[in-house]
Amino acid sequence: MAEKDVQRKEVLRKIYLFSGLDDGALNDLVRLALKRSFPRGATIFEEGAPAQGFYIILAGQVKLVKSSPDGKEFILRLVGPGETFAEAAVFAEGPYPVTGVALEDSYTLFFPKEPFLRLLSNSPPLTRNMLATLSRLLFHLTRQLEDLSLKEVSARLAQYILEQCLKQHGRIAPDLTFELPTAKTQLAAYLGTIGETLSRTLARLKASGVIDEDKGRITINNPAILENLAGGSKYHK
Amino acid sequence: MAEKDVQRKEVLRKIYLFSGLDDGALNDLVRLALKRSFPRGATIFEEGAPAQGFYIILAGQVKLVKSSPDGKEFILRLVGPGETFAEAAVFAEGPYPVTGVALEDSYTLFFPKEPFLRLLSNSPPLTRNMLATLSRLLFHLTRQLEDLSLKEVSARLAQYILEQCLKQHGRIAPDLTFELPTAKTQLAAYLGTIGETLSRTLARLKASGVIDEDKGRITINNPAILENLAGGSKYHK
DNA sequence: CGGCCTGTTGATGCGACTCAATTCAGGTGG
DNA sequence: CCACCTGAATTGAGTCGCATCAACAGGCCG
Repeated sequence: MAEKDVQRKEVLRKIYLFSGLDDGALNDLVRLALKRSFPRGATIFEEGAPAQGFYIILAGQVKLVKSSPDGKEFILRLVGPGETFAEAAVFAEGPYPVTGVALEDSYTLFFPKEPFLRLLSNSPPLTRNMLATLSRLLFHLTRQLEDLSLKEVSARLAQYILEQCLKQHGRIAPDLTFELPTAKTQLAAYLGTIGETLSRTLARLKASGVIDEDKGRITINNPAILENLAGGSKYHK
Repeated sequence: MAEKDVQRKEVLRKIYLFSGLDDGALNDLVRLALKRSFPRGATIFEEGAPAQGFYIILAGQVKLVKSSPDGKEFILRLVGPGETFAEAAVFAEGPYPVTGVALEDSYTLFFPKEPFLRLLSNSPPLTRNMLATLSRLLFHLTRQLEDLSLKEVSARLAQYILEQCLKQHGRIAPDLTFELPTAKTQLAAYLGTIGETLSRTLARLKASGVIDEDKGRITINNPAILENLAGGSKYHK
């Protein structure tokens, strides 16, 4: 086996979808994977195009978006290194339901649909992982729906800040600081709003002293108030 | 095998999740299933409670809701006879992410988690069906997210009307008529709005002559305009 | 240096929620 | 059989959140 394939196998081993797989299965996966690279701004697949497989991000960042006729867009997921996307497209016949766009120069592995399905039918552990992955996605979308319909922008932003802090530091505490993983306009689309509103909402959080922010670097001053805000409901009483 | 079980097997055979299964697998499923009935208004499971299994509706109607602290609620799915719900709860560890409430007196079959998982690992066809079911759910939630973030209430309502017409008549054409499957307040929560707004929006559709409506019975007069409306985007240019 | 993209800030308008009053249907009890 | 109650649906007036439009500042690159 080529040196490169051995490396690639180690990469796959760390990915949730492939965790706990034996060497044989990983080798099969490595043989299946096609390397695909995309420059910043490139469209990886278009909503409505026939679904041919799914991807793993090795490096870079990808957004999955729905866009409306008048140019507004909503970001369903922001996907980073080690994460998979378009998994569900493998099982539902029909086209991709969203568009995938590289936000940075991105390097991915692509798994074509049919061979992957064959592999899946021979690997119960991989199947279990896939079921768990889809369930997590459902959970995530459920949360987004809840937030979008029941919470206002400030609550969604507060929640996002807490989530990012947790993701990057493993905990939430005063004076922790982190970088926003994406441009503010993209973040706005992810939160279901637009740049101007995000800017204002962020400014209000800063003015109230709950957080500090400078060029995309956030510092949490008062986690308690943030958590209170995040739970807050729309059109409060 | 008891007469009742034979009947129940025939019921299961018609359900998407169990389609294409052989007799043995269906027998196993029948042995697993527990009959559970709920009066109108009863809570079937609560968000946050440990997930113990999933359900099939034999008769009645169930809503899956997220509710906010101040009492507003958002309906993620309205589930009717022959449909399954809480499937994903079987794979993601952790509690139910939503609350299930019977909107009418409802009769269900309940499949407990662990035994079903064992059965699943011995039935590749059932596994494939489950993957497809979860993918469809993902697709559905994706659509809801898109609508909620990019479309206004009138567009969501127009789309819902077209969907219901298609579901009940198999086609969309002028002068087709159908019953709303649920009370208007519930429909409003499903569309991500409230009763008053739904009432007004419906009134405007009636006034413009696109549809007629009387006590929950809808008549479509002009499908073309409805479809145009349904595609329309929020805050139109 | 001049364009371009991203982000910020202000003024304005529209959609949708809130609150409140009214009507109507269905179910209950005297 | 009718008075009563409760919950659902409708309608009006008022407010609020957020999108739109527009102007402008800063950073990056050709």
